Amino acid sequence: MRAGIFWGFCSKTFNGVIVINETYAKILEIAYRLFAEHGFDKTSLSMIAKEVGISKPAIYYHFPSKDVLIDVLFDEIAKEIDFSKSFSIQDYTKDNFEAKLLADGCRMIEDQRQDEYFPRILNEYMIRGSRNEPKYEQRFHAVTEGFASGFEELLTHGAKLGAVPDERITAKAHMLTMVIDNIGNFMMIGFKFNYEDIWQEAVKSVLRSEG
Amino acid sequence: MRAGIFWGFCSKTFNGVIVINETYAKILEIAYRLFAEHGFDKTSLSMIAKEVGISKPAIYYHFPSKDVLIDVLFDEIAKEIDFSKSFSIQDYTKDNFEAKLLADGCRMIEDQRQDEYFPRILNEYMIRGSRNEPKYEQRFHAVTEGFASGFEELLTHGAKLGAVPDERITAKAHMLTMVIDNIGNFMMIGFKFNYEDIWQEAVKSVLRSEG
DNA sequence: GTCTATACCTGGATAGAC
DNA sequence: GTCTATCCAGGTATAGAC
Repeated sequence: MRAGIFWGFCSKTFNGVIVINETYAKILEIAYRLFAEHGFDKTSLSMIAKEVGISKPAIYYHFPSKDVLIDVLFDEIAKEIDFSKSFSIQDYTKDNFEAKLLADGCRMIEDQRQDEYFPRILNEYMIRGSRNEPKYEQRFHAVTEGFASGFEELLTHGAKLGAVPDERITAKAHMLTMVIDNIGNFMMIGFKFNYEDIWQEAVKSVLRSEG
Repeated sequence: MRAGIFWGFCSKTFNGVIVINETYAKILEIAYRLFAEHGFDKTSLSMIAKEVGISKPAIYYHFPSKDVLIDVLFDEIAKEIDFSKSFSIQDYTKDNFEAKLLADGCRMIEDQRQDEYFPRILNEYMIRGSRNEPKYEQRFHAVTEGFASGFEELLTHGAKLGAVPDERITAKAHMLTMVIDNIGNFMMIGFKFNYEDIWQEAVKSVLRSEG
């Protein structure tokens, strides 16, 4: 569960005492869920205020505008997505490579199953980014690029170990990126595919040598 | 270009003469572009009316509501997406299997490159479908399911021909579906990947046998 | 920090003339 | 078939009291 991811951000230290701004965090928390459920446009500040248990104008004390709220939320979310959190390259050896790549992917799939809001809100930001809002486009690029280059690094590492055939590493890395990324989307729209099987297929395919 | 895809729908025959309802078609045409560019919510009927060159209430003569307009548009678009239009199974032989699968996918990628609006608006409908609007969810499922089962049929056919190893056909078909589907998304957000290479990698991987 | 009240705008949709 | 005029709901955001 990602239920408490916003608490860290809003804590500050006064005279050595950690003070947590509860309302600020709660707004982000509720907004996260409502934005994911209904989208940015169809989620009004009234809805957020209502669920937080405050009045609409009270939100404006914490955030100067709805756009800024959306913006701050993205910064928090983007921190959560990191290739190295799911795949730690240094733990991969020649012997465990296939099994570990499979297991790490499956764990990521399971994480996505646990939090249905995550791919939804990510998609909202993706759309925003793609509609000439360079601010989000850039950051979104960075996130996905992190996975693409992460897989490339991992496969290069695997090639050095002799666990991965040293051919077309970039294309293979990008294929893995597209598969793991789309699993979230397909879950979102409710497809009951066997995602672990699909991931296994993808993993095997990059480890098989040209035939 | 898909510039004329709405003309067929709105033509009717009177006394043997084909009459085309120009405004009706023009509204769909403009709406298609604006919805893709700005999303359903941020595209108002005023914007559409302005670009069509009529007043806002005039739209209501042709469509009872904005929702119905969105609805009708989907019916038109859904007709365009069909696995068999991109991959015609009967033309696949043992000898041409790999080359043809590669070529058909590349043609589809090229089509997507030509019409940037298509993946955008498709994404809009996907979101709609995933937000408890069972109407769209069902139809969207049908579209994607068509590709999944299409690839499965194609690979089964390939296995009979001896061009594809007869293992894990379903997982392989689903992997191809997810790769080809996500290429549109990645193009949408502006990634300059070498999609033909990625597709080639996916194709090769399903044709390689275990080991 | 949070409230009530309110300003201001823009959305979808309708009435009725032409 | 298309218009002008209008309605009303709901949005973001602000003023000012507490």
